[in-house]
Amino acid sequence: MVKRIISENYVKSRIPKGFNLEAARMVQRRLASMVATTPLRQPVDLVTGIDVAYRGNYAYSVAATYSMELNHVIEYGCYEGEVTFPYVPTLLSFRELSPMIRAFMRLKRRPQVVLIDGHGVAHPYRLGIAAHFGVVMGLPTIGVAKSLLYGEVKGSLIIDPSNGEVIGGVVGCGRHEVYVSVGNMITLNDALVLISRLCLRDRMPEPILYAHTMANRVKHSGCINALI
DNA sequence: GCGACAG
DNA sequence: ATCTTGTCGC
Repeated sequence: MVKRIISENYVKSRIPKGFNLEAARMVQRRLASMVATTPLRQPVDLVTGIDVAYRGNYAYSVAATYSMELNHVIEYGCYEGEVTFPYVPTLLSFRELSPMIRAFMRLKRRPQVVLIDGHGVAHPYRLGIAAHFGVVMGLPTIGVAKSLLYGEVKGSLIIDPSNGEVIGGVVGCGRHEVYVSVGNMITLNDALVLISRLCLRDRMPEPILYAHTMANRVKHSGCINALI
């Protein structure tokens, strides 16, 4: 239904002076080749959602670990710091990956799956931030986005217009819909089922919803005050 | 030819 | 994403 092709000229006009876009694309292609679409190898209880909020040149990221058995968050991880790269479509991970990893690393417990606010392989170079995070951390990840960046929606699937491959799916989340794609170490079907189960409220699955709320709280009160 | 474009 | 008042609804 929707078809999109990213303009590389637009990307070039937005990247910082001196940034080697060709090298970045090579890195994305290489990491994309390391994405695994293998089934999960353990039952899922702990699911961490990560989101980032901004104010000026500062980023506030939160990792919220949700227990599917207990139906609530068991732990938060937080990070706040200056951002070093602008928002450029297709290069989101160069801006948000570091803040996300720093918040995630503050968690004491390790989840079975990580949910990222953004796309997984539904990306022109097959390396959206969820896939980037998954490959770098060596963990199962799923990309959950509120709008489409790349691909063509046919029914409830997202198709790569360049080769016809299935790169993601659409899941109803309350009144809205979210675009789901594999990040790493999970199958698309498992990803779609899991996200559906976690869409208890509107807009986003629970773990990301909590991360989003807390990221905004951190933006106003700081890491220490917000998480106590 | 211009514009599209995750957060 | 963020900048922002009032306003609608539970």
